[in-house]
Amino acid sequence: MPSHLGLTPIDVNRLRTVCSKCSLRELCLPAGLDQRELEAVDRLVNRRRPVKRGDYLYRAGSELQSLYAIRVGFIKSCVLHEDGREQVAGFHMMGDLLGLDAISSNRHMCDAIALDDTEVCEIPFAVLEQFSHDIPSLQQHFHRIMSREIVRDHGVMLLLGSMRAEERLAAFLLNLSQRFAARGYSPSEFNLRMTREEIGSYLGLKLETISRVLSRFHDEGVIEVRSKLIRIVKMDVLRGLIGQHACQT
Amino acid sequence: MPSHLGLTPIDVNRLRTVCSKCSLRELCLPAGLDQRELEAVDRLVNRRRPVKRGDYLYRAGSELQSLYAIRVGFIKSCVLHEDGREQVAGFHMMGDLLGLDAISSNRHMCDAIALDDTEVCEIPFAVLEQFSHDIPSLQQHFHRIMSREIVRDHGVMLLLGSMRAEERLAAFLLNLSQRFAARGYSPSEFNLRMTREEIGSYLGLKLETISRVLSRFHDEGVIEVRSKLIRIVKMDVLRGLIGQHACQT
DNA sequence: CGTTGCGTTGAATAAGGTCAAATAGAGTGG
DNA sequence: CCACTCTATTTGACCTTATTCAACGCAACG
Repeated sequence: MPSHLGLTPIDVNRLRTVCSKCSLRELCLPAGLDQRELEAVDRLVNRRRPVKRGDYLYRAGSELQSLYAIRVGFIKSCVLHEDGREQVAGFHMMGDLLGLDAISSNRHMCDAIALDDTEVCEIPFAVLEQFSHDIPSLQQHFHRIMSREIVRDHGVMLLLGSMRAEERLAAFLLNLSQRFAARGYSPSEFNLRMTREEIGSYLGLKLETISRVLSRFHDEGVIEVRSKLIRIVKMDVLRGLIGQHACQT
Repeated sequence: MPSHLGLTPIDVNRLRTVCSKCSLRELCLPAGLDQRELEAVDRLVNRRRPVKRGDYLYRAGSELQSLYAIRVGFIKSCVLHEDGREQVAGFHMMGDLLGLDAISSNRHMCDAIALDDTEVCEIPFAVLEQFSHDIPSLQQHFHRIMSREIVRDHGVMLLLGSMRAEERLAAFLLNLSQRFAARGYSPSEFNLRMTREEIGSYLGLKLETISRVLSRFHDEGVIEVRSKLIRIVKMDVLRGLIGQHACQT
């Protein structure tokens, strides 16, 4: 535990940075909470929990205790099939809320693994249900977040079900770009935290295909790739790629 | 408001069959509601609404007014892409709750189209949020239902992302079988309400592929197909088909 | 009794997958 | 700091699978 470094009771305050002061507030919380409600939320969110790169935040099958909001870092969630097959169901970054799939059965239905050193805020689910009862706007917000997850999943289904490899990758890069932009980072230059294999798993393609398509984009001058570093050179071309080869159903 | 009955108190009762007496109750509602709560739920669910085969229950872009529970019939939901591409995101039958994807933005994000003459119960969403505030077990139930939808979508993503055609269709048939069984129908013999093209759209395959694979299953004696009527002859073989060709990732 | 929509089947084709080999990087221990 | 290892990535050649295109059958319906 690197946080307990000796005598000085110093940075407890910094460690226990509260939601009401968090820069990600507008990603996590509804707008228009009053002082009392903000304080309630501060009490709700238990503690920060660091997750080292490669470590599990939770495993499929484990009991639902808390939902997790990502503060910094990057997490993949993987759904599992009995036969050992596994697929990346999503890549999550700061401000994203994880664990929603566990509510139905009280057990996590997928693995959540840090792709990077990560810090999450732990939100005890029972307490969240309690609080969202007392704070209507929190309840609404929570419903919206769950619904947004459903919409997101539908988007992935559309991608997996009806796009060709090139389109999938273009959509993937544009999605990352947007999400980085929404968080104040460059929309055109970012580091992939995941391997080609993980991208492939997410997009329903093999890692070789990912590599090939990235190379092709590179050759066409649409993006620059240096291993994990991606720079989108022609955003509009990338956008144009989606829907190009639409099946004329 | 059909509940405020005028002169003839005739079949209002039949029309306005209440949740508390509905045979699908355990699919829609949490267990253990007391008398008062059941009455509240009866007030919550507005009215029955018939949707003829081929008609829209709602369209993408329309404002969220209500969620819909299917009483009888069959509905497909289709997600749309700007480029006109469209994909079936799910097939829904009695007891299923529709419209969850609209909560995030207050607008429906997909089309819902009846594949069969259908009757739905309309649940005004604003009232549902109100009631679920007053009835904790209803709130929990609603959360579980949303979460279950997320889990379901993850399952479809796994299917689309990592199964071959044969496996997809086997999984599809088994899923239908299970769901019919859960509703008291035969798990081994049922009518497909959707066309081959719709199945294909849902499974990320072309209609010809669906037809071919069905024929192959038929030739192998695993199922019997007479146009839309399916009889599963060897359930275990069908189960065994899934995971057979799993990629050794 | 033709029309229309749905389903089946075959042959050719293209898109990705598989296998294999070479290379590049990151992390580790001397 | 360098050599060494291990993993990730790239690339090529070949192969499998599903798509595409096209023809035909069948049933419902006016």
